[in-house]
Amino acid sequence: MAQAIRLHQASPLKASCHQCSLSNLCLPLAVEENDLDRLEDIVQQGRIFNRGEHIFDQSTPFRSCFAVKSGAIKTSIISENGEEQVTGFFMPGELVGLDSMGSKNYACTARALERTSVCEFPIDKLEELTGKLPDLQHHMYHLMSQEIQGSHQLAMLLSKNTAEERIAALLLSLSSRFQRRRMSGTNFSLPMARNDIANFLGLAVETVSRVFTRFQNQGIISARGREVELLDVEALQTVTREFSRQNT
Amino acid sequence: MAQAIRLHQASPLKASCHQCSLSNLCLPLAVEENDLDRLEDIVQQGRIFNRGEHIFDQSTPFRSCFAVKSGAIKTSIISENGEEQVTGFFMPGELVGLDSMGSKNYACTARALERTSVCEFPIDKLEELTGKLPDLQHHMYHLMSQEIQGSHQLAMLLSKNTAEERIAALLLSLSSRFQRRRMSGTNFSLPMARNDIANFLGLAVETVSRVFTRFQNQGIISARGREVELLDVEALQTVTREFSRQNT
DNA sequence: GTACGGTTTTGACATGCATCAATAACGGAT
DNA sequence: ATCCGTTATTGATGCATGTCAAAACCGTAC
Repeated sequence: MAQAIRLHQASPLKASCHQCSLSNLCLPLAVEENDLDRLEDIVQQGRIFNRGEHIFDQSTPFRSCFAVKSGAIKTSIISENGEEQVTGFFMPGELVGLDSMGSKNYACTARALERTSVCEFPIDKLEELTGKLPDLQHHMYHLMSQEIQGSHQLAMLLSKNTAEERIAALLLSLSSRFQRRRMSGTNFSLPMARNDIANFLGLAVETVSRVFTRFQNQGIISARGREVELLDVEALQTVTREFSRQNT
Repeated sequence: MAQAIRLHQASPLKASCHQCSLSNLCLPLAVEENDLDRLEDIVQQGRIFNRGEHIFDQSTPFRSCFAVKSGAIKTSIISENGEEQVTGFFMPGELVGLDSMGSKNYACTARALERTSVCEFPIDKLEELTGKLPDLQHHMYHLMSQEIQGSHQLAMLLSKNTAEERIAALLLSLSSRFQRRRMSGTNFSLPMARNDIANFLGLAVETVSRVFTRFQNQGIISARGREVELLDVEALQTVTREFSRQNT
């Protein structure tokens, strides 16, 4: 009874996972319809962040994970000497903060790349809930392991692939992530600056720029500023595999 | 009563976490003395693997995580084109397989670098147990997030640091991991070949070799084959920070 | 002890990308 | 619309590290 009432009187601060269009990507993905209320109970409808604003900062107390609702986020770590390394880009439906799970402080800094809204999952409540919902726990393990795998793939990209291969791989990754959200996988606008791409891929900005124009001259993509169109997806896929060819 | 009996009648196949010298590094670290039996109940005393033998293979069904008891393990991923990327080295007390948690198949291949013994944690039982022991669940989150962080650090190393800096960082990492086990942090034998180091750090074998001799000529280390002595730890730490200096 | 395959070291050379420098395009504020 | 700071592009040059090649070393098996 009480639950039924709460269901219809959702406070304005409470998110409604039931109605969220991202429920098939985000945490609700792993939660039974019946248990969805329990997830809604702990989630906090987050603030809106403007471009450049910090969602959280490295070395401050770790309190919450955040799901991107709209917009985009970049995470980065700063080494002792002040060097920044972009560690990831997060799009709607993706969970930010997993690299801090089980730690006292945030392991990285998260910044909004554009106007961005998020849902907030307080970590103590989330851990408690995953202890009760085995499927949710399993999903958390899955998400975290995927982040490990992604990071390993990045390491491989950085250590073995050329500038062209790295950029082709990033474009394809973004493409498939747009597609998951039922958006065009060939025509989208990059949420991040060339600088962020360069930093993420371990390249100089100038190199990123040069590769973009080279791809454009080859008719593989068409780009003006952040607007990108993938004209020849197959060619891009070939580029990422190019590396192997030479070694055969 | 039954528990007391079981305690003293440990089957030969069952590991004794109670008596393990690594219990302050491994999973028991996060488990109350009282609950240690429950961990022992699910752990399987693993096989011994000879150098080069596979503990598990990428893309085969994910069944267990493994804790290194003695010896050392390397994990690597193979891309579609057959390129190998070493993703990590695991020493006694460390847990292998976290990057596959929540997945159907192993995300990487694990090989013994030398004669190695392991403890095996079947994943279904481990997940069940972490649902019951919040501290253990928290610790699993912690371990996985640390693996994410480590991987991000590696990415940073690969994209921003010189060959010397990468190798200095690896030597220091190994040093501190030996020290945690109460072994000498300045005098140890590398468990892996130059080739593995090169692959892990995104370098050519020849470069690794050259840096080793350069360090040796500078009196920072002394190395003959896999035997290494760190003669000037401070100098090594300076090398890893060198990068920042120039940029100031 | 010797002989073999694999690993490590050393040298000479080539190259992809960083760096430096300058210009061009963009976007927000007035 | 205009201005100014930021971001992106384009060109010229240098260097760290990869690549190729060969020698030295090592452990292992016979």
